[in-house]
Amino acid sequence: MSTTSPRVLYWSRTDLRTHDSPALHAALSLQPPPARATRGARAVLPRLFEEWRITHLVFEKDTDSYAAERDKEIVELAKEAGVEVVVETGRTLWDPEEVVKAHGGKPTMSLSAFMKATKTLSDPSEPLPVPDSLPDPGELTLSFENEKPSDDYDLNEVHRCSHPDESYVGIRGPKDDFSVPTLEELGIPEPSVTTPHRGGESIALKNLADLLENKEYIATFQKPQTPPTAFEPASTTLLSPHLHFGSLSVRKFLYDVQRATEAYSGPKKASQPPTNLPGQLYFRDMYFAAQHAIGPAFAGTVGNPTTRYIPWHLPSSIPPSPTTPYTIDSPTAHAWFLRWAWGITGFPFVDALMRQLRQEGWIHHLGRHMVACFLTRGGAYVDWERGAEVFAELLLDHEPACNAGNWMWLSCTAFFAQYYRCYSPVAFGKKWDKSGDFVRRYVPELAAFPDKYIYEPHLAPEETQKKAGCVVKPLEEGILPDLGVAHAPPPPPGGDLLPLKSQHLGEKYYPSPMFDFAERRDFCIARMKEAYKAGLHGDDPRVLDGKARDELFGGLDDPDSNGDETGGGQEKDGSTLKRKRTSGSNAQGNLSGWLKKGRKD
DNA sequence: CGCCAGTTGGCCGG
DNA sequence: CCGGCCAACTGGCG
Ligand SMILES: Cc1cc2nc3c(=O)[nH]c(=O)nc-3n(C[C@H](O)[C@H](O)[C@H](O)COP(=O)(O)OP(=O)(O)OC[C@H]3O[C@@H](n4cnc5c(N)ncnc54)[C@H](O)[C@@H]3O)c2cc1C
Repeated sequence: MSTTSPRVLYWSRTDLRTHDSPALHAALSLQPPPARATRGARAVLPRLFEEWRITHLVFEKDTDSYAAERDKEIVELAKEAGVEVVVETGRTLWDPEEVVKAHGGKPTMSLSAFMKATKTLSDPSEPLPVPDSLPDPGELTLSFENEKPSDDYDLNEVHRCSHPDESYVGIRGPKDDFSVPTLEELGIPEPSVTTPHRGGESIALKNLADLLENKEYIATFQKPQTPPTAFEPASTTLLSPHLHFGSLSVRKFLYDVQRATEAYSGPKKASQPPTNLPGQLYFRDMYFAAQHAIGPAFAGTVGNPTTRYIPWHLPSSIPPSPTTPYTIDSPTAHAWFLRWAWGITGFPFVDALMRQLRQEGWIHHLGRHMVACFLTRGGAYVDWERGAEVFAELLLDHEPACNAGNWMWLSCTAFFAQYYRCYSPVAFGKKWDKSGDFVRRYVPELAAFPDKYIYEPHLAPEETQKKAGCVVKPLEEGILPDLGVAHAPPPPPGGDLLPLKSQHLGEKYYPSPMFDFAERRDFCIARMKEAYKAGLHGDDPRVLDGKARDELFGGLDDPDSNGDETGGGQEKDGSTLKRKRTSGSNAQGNLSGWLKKGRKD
């Protein structure tokens, strides 16, 4: 091999994007990684540069904060090794950096502003053709090995049947040919895979091609009119996981859709942004650009100038703390949060959506609206960051910018402000699915209930409940502590939570509603109004030092002071929202435990 | 400052 | 199935 011909290392990455969590960064500041990395990209790449006499390193630009920080280090290491670095943008239609520049350095907070900014930029480039062949890399000797992972940081522990140490496959992979290991080779047995959705480029391209066959569907797509209750098939493209993992190019998606739309000659009018399919891709880009303008603070409230401060229940600790990620100001609200996360709220539509999310890793956009509104401004009044953490763990398409951005939208803390428009778990479900097929599919214990009661089974007469084979009664004590953390990966550790079974007689039951929805909605809207009046944002000094809550919002109603049914431990907490130094989820195993297990590169 | 548009609410009356 | 009301928010722009 000649020393003058280039030796190019293409670094293909799939990051664990949960690493953008502020709590993780707090954890790392307490326990910094060793100055000289012993494993991961920081350790392996410099050695490969040397051993393979690399002249160029090529990778795709990533603007998420975890990746951006790491990539900065890698670029430094490459420079030291005399390796030239080539970085290309490919994850989004436009480079977030350029969009922000075109928008005067400000975050893009509305789609119209985003579209105006991108008008001044050149169109996204056409997707590139698939290469006919790849150069032969020659013999790839390897005189070193990645240090084996310790089990301190194993996100997948609950899924594994062997110690990560045993299943670790090394840099060359299990077949010694640098190929990607299978799940089995990683020590994860197939039955733990509960989702019907499958990854990979072949599947992504086939799914896109199938959708493009129906030109009318593509050309007239109107997002707000697509039912969130459709399943097999879903009413939207379900291509989001492929965009996330890179198994589908967002530029190919855009240009193929545009071509199919031009080719459509039917009677209907083509839809326009923001509701058409390109509009959906613009929203995605808009969140990436907004995130880029704000930086790591985009993942939460503290330090985020564009997001409103609201004195939610279960607020993130200030400063971020790995051992106490959030404060349990109200045990009742904590019980609501756990019940939401595991799909046992007693509101069938919410529960069906949360169970679909946990089992399959994807729910429709309007389903996400329903459950996000319900957890935050339209029901439980819980911090949107708690919801975002659960989504981050359960979504196949988890994308930090889109997740945080949409949670801010739904909680009316940024992007959207009409907090008096509130989703009802009964009315919104009925609007799309009168007979409740979606609920019957994902909450099968209710399958035999008559249509009339499918969204409110607790209103069914006892006789009807018995006939349907499932009684409705308050959630029994003692279930919540067994659930683990709310964002634990599926399936529940210890097996079958659902359907709930009465501890006494072992009979199947469905829980009655965890609160009076109308009462909670009115409560939330009133509180949102107050918080809007106070007008604090995430960068306010009173938010940064953690005093805003007590100083401005003390002496407010607390769910623990009335007799709401929770199914969790009821604990009188006084009438003020005092910050209690209870650990975020100590009783259930906590975020720090999860983080300790989650670190890998 | 005032105006207007903003993907996707619920409810009641016709 | 549609339209108006509810009570009223923001960002972006002139
Ligand atoms: C609380 C909440 C959290 C969310 N978290 C994520 C997330 O982590 N990752 C994610 O990709 N989307 C997220 N979304 C946005 C949206 O729900 C999903 O992108 C969409 O449901 C994916 O399904 P689809 O591919 O069938 O979408 P389609 O309707 O077919 O749209 C095509 C593509 O456009 C993009 N897109 C569509 N809507 C949005 C949107 N509102 N924001 C950003 N991109 C969008 C997606 O990449 C999607 O694949 C979230 C929405 C909410 C309300």
